[in-house]
Formats: sequence, structure tokens, C-alpha cells
Amino acid sequence: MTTAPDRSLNHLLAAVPTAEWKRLSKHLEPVDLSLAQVLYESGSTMTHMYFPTTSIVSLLYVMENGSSAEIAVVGNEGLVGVSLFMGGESTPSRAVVQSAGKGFKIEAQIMKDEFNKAGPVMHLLLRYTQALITQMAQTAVCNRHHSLDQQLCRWLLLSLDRLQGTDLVMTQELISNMLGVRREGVTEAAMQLQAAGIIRYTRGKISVLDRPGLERRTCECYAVVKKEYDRLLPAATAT
Amino acid sequence: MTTAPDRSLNHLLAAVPTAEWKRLSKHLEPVDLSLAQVLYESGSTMTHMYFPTTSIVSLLYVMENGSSAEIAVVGNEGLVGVSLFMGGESTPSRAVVQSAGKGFKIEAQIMKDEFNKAGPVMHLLLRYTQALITQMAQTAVCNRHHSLDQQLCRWLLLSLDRLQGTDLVMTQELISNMLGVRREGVTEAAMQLQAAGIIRYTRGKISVLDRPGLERRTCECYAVVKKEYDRLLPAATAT
DNA sequence: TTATCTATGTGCGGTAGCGAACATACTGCG
DNA sequence: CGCAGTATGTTCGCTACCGCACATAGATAA
Repeated sequence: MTTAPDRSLNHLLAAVPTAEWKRLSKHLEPVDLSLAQVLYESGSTMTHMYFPTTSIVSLLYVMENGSSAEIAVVGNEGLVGVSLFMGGESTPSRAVVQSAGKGFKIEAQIMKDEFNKAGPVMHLLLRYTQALITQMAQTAVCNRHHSLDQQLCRWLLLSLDRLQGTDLVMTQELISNMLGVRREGVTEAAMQLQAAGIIRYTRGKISVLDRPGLERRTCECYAVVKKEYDRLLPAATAT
Repeated sequence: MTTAPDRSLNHLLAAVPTAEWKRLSKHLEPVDLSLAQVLYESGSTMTHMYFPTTSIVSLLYVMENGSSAEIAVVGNEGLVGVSLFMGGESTPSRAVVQSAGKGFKIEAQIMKDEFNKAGPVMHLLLRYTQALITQMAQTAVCNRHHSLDQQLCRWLLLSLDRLQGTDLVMTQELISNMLGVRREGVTEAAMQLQAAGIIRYTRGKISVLDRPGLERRTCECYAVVKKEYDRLLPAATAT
């Protein structure tokens, strides 16, 4: 018999009640997620769900002309594959590893069966889904109204919240794909943040020196979403 | 005994199986929804869900500085109040009547009880919710990458799909609030469409003369979302 | 009819972000 | 060490959209 996986690293798993955890835990497999790995392709049938622990996954849309935009981020607070229990077996979005690290995966059918018991796990997953919806909606608004600078701050904060420490491994090119802007725009915005002493970056690595500074520069969108996660998933966000 | 409401006008209600319909139908109240009526305020506790029939409801975010943006549209294909059964009793968005008309309302608790039976109604509502998620995500992408002209076409098509006939009662000012752009921008885009013979408009009324023309001018976002609704809710969209 | 309101049209300077082309500089590999 | 390859910095003209101010014209009511 193998030891049960350490669920404390993923807030959703940590919030699963003991009885249900006994059923689920034996089906969780630890996985290493590498940078730029694609967990789901747009429209493909999903076979597994993923619970990131030290990794971050981006949900992004890729358009016909190749340009893309991130619609939500999933880290140790959530799971990738919501549409499986929502009833569609796929989504038009792509799930890409934005920050390498570890996580757990589980066969889709196992989670669907648990979900369909309509017990506490279902309600937990639904509340998480609502939080995810809020994030997407706020992303839509943010894309409409806020400046690249503000959005970069927001993006850094979202990543920071899902990692331990203050360093991100991330090129400006990748950030620009996530935000759906030009790489040069990210360069300029990042230089401003560096000049203000808020971040320091070198080829593919960003160190956040002044988190409150980021929070001051970002738009309201960050706080709205964070508040909603805390409201909907209190057990899962308390640390 | 009152006659059961005519559910054929709302695709979700029409897709509810007979047994469940017997339980629910007696709780549905017909309502008139007037232009600009607010069904939910951001953050307020919701007491009812709404099933539009001949009306259209916009879900929109209003920002601190007063500017706004629509994140999704709900008409006779869906329902307003998804977050009630998702487990949050509220959302940070506002639901506003964008096109006056009729619908049904039902007490939140009744629907929640039905949902928690984890039967066909739950699965129907979840699939609808996923379609709604797709719409929001695509809105985020569209806000990022597409021109005002394309977005106006998309918006007109979304409205057209949810109404009978080809006329919309809608000022350019209101459209600009939904799209989160300047009213003058809408004026210009609308003039181009009129010059191209695609629409004709007079103070607060828009007649669509050439729907295929709109479809040719809009971005891919419209088709992606429509396809996803058809995939997830085949019974509800077949007419 | 006249006064008034609301909806739409127009013009102007300003700016954020785009696309493209190119310069620099760090880094790892042979 | 030297040579890619990759990440970042810089410049330039361009366009879509913004904010503002104001003109016009259909609608409504006294």
C-alpha cells in the first residue's frame, strides 16, 4: 500500500472531507508539469483532471490568426478540467503550464463519479467553478479598460499568489502571449517596474522586490477576484 | 388551477423532462421585464432566477470609475442567476434588461432544491453554465483582439439570435455601455454598417437588413460561441 | 407651435499599443 | 574560446480609439 498523497499543497484537495478523501486519494497520481506543456488542446476530449501544487497552469484561447489571450490562471488553489463535470467533455480553450512544478492528476471518470454523488465534493467544485467564472469575467473587463502596465502588475500578482517565494521563471515573450500583447510592450512595462524598484529581472527570471508596490499599481480587478475566491472558498484559501 | 406556463419560449425550460417539469412549473411566475431594469445588483443576494422568453438580459461589470462592460448575454436560450446553484449567493456582476420583453421568474430556493436532486435538471443547468463560461471567455479574447466594428457586428448577432424578427430597440448610447466603448465609436461603426446596406437605424431602433452581411464582418468569436451552445445544449437550441 | 429633451453626427488633438526592423547582450554548447 | 541561439532593448511610423466640445435633428409635451 502506497502512502496517501500530501494534499495540503492543493487547497481544493485539502478541503475535501475525510470520507470522500478516502475514496479519492488512492486515485491521485503525482505528476511533474514542465514549462509550456499542454494539458488540453482546444476541443480535444479530456481524460484527466489536474490539481497543481507547485505549478501554475494558464487557460488560454488561441485565435485563428495565432494570437492568444489568457482567460484564467489555475494554481494550488484550484483544478484544471472544470468542463469535465460541467458536462461538456471539452472546451474551446487550451491549458498550458505557465510555471513548471508538481501536481496531481486523476482520471476524469473517477472525479465525475464523485461529483455525481452530489455531496460535499460537488459543492466544493461548483464553488471553485464560480470563482473561476469571476476570474474570467474580470479578465474580460480588464482587457477592455485597463492599461498594459496595470495588467502586467495584476498578472504578476496572480502568479505570485500561486507560488512560494518571490521569483518567477518567465520570459517576457511568454508573458506577452498570456496577456495577448506585444512582447515589446511587456519589455517597456517591465522596465518601468524595474526602474521603480518593484521588480528585478534577468533573462527569464523575475524577482518581485516590493509586492505592495505591485498592488498599488494594479487595477481593481486583482482585488475583486481575490475577494471572491476568499468568499467562495474560505476553507481552501485560509493558510 | 392555473394553466401551466408556456415553456416552449425558453429553450432551457423546454428541455426539462416531464417529471421535473411537473414539480417546477407551478412555481414559475410570468414577469414583464422593462428596459434598463436591474435584476441583480453586484454583490447583492439573489432571491430569484429568471428565464427570459422575449427579453434579453445583459450581465455586466461596472467599474469603480463608472465605466462598464458586458460579459455575457442571456435570452430565451438560458437563465439569469447561475451563481445561485453554483454556491455563491451573489456575483460581482450586475444583470440589466437590455431588451424589454417577457420571461418567467422562480424562487431561488425552489430551483436550488431541484438542482440538488442531482438529476437531469442539474445536468442541464450545468451544461448551460458551461456554455455561458465559453461566452465569457470569448468575450475576454474579443475585447483584447478585435475591432469595435467586429464587436458591434457580434453584439448585433447575439441580440438577433435571442429575439424574433430583425428589429432591435436600442440606442447607441446603451450599446456603447455594453461594449465598454465610446458612444461616438458606436455611431461611426453603425454608420459604416448602414452605408454598406447591412442595417438601417433611426433614433433608438435598429433594423437588420442583411444578416449574412453581419456574419461576414464579425470576428470568429461569434461562431465559436454559437457552436459551443449548440454542442452543449442540442435539445435546447434545435427549433 | 414652440420649447425642450434626447439621440445622433462631427471635428480635433492626444495617446496607447501595434508591426516591423534592427541593435545589443547574456548563455550555453561545441 | 568562439559561435550560435535566445532574451531583451530601441526606434519609427501608423492606427484605433479616447475625451472633449459642440452641431444637428427627431421626438415630446405644454
